[in-house]
Amino acid sequence: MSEMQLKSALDTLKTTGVRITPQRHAILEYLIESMSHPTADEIYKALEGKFPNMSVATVYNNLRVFRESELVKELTYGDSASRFDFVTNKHYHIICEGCGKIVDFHYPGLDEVEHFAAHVTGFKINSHRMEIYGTCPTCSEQATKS
Amino acid sequence: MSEMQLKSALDTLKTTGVRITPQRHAILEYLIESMSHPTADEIYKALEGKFPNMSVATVYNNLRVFRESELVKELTYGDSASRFDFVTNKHYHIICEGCGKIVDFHYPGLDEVEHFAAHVTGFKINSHRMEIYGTCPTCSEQATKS
DNA sequence: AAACTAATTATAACAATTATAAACTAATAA
DNA sequence: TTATTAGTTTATAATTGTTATAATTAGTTT
Repeated sequence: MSEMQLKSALDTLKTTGVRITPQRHAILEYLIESMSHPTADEIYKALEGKFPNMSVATVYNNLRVFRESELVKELTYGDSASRFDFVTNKHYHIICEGCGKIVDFHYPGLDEVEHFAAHVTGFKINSHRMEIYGTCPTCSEQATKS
Repeated sequence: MSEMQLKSALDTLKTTGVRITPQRHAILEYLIESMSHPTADEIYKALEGKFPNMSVATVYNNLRVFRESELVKELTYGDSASRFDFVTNKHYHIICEGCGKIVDFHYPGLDEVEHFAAHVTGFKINSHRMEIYGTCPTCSEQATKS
């Protein structure tokens, strides 16, 4: 099924006239198959076996391309590096403050909050962002041990 | 009333054994009275009249101190600089993608989302963050004109 | 193949933030 | 009072994530 996701992502690129290079293919593949929310640097390191002289700029460039094609979302998490999330279906993130792990969870969109905000502020709404912070089971356990 | 906020903030610092320096006083005062969500640099520039040789590091240091005392919240907004929000009562932010303006709006806390997330992920919840992105009335107007 | 466009690379630049070390301040103790 | 100590500020250097630039390479179109 992840192959389907990759295929459909490549289709999206093709139809919008974006050239599919080996690097782009590999970055997309990694984003989908790793099932994680890697930073640009993690992607770079993960692929340096396959592409020994790929530049970091290539990773950043292509993540921007993917973001503009709405294939990935950029998550700015605190003061550290951005993380990139392959867009599948709508979901939110819960982030462990102990180890930084990000876990997806599904929840019906917060449309009523958007409407409320539009009403009281007069803004035209584009999107929203919501994240929950806490401690994952593993880190909770370690805390009780010590 | 903003004086009360300042007084209570200074009390919080005093009771936790944090020394109240003129710089800290001024930064807090600015955060409260400006009613905005300034970046570290904006604070720095706003106070360079009063403290001609204050260092940027001082601003950052003290914002960290305040954050650790839970007097301010750090808002990481996209790829640009962090903004700092004096914590009063619970509110959310709506951010204009045109001009970067941040407007507060009040909405009952999203407790049910937190509970749901805790249930499906097994995390212990600490907090959440929610922001809405859109276009403010001023920027909307300009867009229709052009 | 020639010409053109897009992508990659290597590297430099940049901006936000943090770390370091020296100088200074303020509170407390002798 | 002076000495001591810990905390703070300053100035500056270093770091980190990211973007810009220019040259090279690859791919596409005619």
